[in-house]
Amino acid sequence: MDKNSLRKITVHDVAKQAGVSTATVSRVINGNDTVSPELQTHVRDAINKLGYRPNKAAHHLRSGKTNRVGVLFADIRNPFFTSVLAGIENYLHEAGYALILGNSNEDAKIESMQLQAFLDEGVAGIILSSVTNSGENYQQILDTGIPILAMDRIPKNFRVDSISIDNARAAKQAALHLINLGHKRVAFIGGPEHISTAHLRKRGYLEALQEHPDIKPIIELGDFTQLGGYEATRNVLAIHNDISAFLVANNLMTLGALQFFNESKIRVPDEIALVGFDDMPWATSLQPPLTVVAQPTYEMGKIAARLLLDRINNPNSPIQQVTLETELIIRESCGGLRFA
Amino acid sequence: MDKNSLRKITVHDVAKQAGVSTATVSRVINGNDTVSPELQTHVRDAINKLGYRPNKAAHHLRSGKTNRVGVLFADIRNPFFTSVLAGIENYLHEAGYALILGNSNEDAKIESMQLQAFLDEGVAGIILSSVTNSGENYQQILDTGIPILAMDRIPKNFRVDSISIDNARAAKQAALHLINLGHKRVAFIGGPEHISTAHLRKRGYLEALQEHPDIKPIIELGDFTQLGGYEATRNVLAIHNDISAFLVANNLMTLGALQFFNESKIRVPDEIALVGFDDMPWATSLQPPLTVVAQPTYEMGKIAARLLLDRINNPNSPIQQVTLETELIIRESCGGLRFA
DNA sequence: AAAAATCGAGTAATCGTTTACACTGGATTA
DNA sequence: TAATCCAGTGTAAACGATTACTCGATTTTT
Repeated sequence: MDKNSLRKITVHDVAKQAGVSTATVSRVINGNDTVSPELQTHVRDAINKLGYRPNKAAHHLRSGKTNRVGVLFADIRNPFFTSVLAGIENYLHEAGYALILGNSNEDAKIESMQLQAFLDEGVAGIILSSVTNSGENYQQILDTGIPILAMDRIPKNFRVDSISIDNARAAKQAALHLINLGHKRVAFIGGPEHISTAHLRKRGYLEALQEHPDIKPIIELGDFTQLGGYEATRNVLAIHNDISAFLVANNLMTLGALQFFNESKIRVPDEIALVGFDDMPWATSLQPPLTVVAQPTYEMGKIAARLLLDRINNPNSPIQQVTLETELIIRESCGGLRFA
Repeated sequence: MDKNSLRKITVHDVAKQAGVSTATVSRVINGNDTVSPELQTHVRDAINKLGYRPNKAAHHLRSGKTNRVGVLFADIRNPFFTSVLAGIENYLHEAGYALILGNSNEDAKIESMQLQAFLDEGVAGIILSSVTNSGENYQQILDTGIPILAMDRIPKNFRVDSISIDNARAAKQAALHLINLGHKRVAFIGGPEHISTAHLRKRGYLEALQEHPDIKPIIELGDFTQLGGYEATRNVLAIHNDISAFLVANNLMTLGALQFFNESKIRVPDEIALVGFDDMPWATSLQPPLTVVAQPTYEMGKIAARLLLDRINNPNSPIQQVTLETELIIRESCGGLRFA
């Protein structure tokens, strides 16, 4: 627009244009100091006229503050995380924050490298779906003063803000649903014990069985992947050929179980009833439509971002641990009442 | 480790420790100048001993360079993009780059705000799955000297590096598959015309029909969402009750079509044959397993990142437009040969 | 053997902000 | 009324790196 629009416009150009000092310009931009209303207008006019955009690197260097948040997932390919990520992205973007994404790929070593990279980038906070189950592993980060929000998977001894679902209750509810339909042989396909969600879902399953002492637990642990679910299902059925219902503790393993049923010509729900975790897009497209424990994934992402930003803006407020309720969506993969 | 590990360690501390000037330290770190081998060792020892980590903000401010890449998708919730994203993340992380993620949500206004935000963050390059179909919209960014890589969706008149699949050929191949099985009434569920992939897939469908003049095109356009696929399928069948095969141009719409078939008790493949796009995790878990046009999504992400980094490191090399082949994976959703 | 080029390293300016400190003049207080 | 305070603004010193420039010591060229 101007003749010298080639050179980057700086705070000095704005100051000259508005007839004030750079200090005043800075104060107007950051809005934290007292500048007379008329000068404010002058400065803002100058900013608009010149199309000035503050240099973030300089701002960061001098003030030590950024509008960047690091988000580290254990497996970004899992559609569950994707939906959460969308919620996070939406909230952060609207709040004017940039999202730096990392994927630890279920690997503790990569996780710690990624966290270090976040520090190098100068993030103002971190949203973490952690690989390990011990809060001690993250103490070093917290000591730098950068807040962490634990999401979905909550390590032990980790005194930070967190957002998760009530995993034990969700699994218990699903197991009871199967039991109440008359199933006596209900198998549970779980996940790795070091993942808190997997651990709690197994506990929920066991709690349900405690209320029904005639039903014995049958547990097989997979690795939360589709193939893992396939193999775990196969293993269970190889040993126990009288199973009539499966509760599968995550979305991809549920797909694996279904794949095994299809390949083995086992009909759902006639021969086997099935409850999965997560209400994914494909749940209603399956035949039969899948009964699932639905997690509010998008909401979870939004709340995660909100909690972290609250913490950033208010470092000394009390810690918040938010637990969201799940919903058991009953479709057709469990069929109707069974009679022994 | 040291007693004064409280204060941030800077290049000055390293210089003092190694008995050299800050200039020398900088040269060693950036490896672009000649420093004698012995001094290099001294400096590196000092860096390790002090646990020095360069301040990226200062580096950025002074040198104007960063190791950040912006990735802007039109819909991060689509599992297709998720898989691509995983490939990008993997490559970037290994190359020492940070990934800034944005989601334009199919909205041109948000897209341009996100691009501006990327510029503010000082990204070294941008990977873009664009919302609009005109390269002119992005000229302003290119003029700043920051390279863009066009991914999946390639706008017209956009002379930049790009990575995509051969959409027309893929759709043609899928349509011919159905025709060769004996189908005479093959409907196409397409996507919004302004999206290049949607446009090209429709073209491929039409090309296939040109080779078979007895088969008339039946086209309905959805919006690339699950609901859109559901409605488009319903609309087609409401008008043409003699359709025997569907080719659906993206993954979520395929789920929508399946949902409609299930609800309407239309059996696949007995009554309707179906080919979808993208080999998603659920494809093998459906009953029947889905015949699909498989795109190498993860690879696509890796190549996207590689091309962009190549461009960043070599701004004047010739433009590369990479096209990947797809694979038609034949499962059971098309059944066998039909007889008229 | 003198002049020129090269090499390795240091000094200090610089990137574009924020902010500690200083200053001015009017309002408040004693 | 003199002393004090305060609101509003400016001056200039940071923040922590990179790099243009400089300079002596070698090496190469003529």
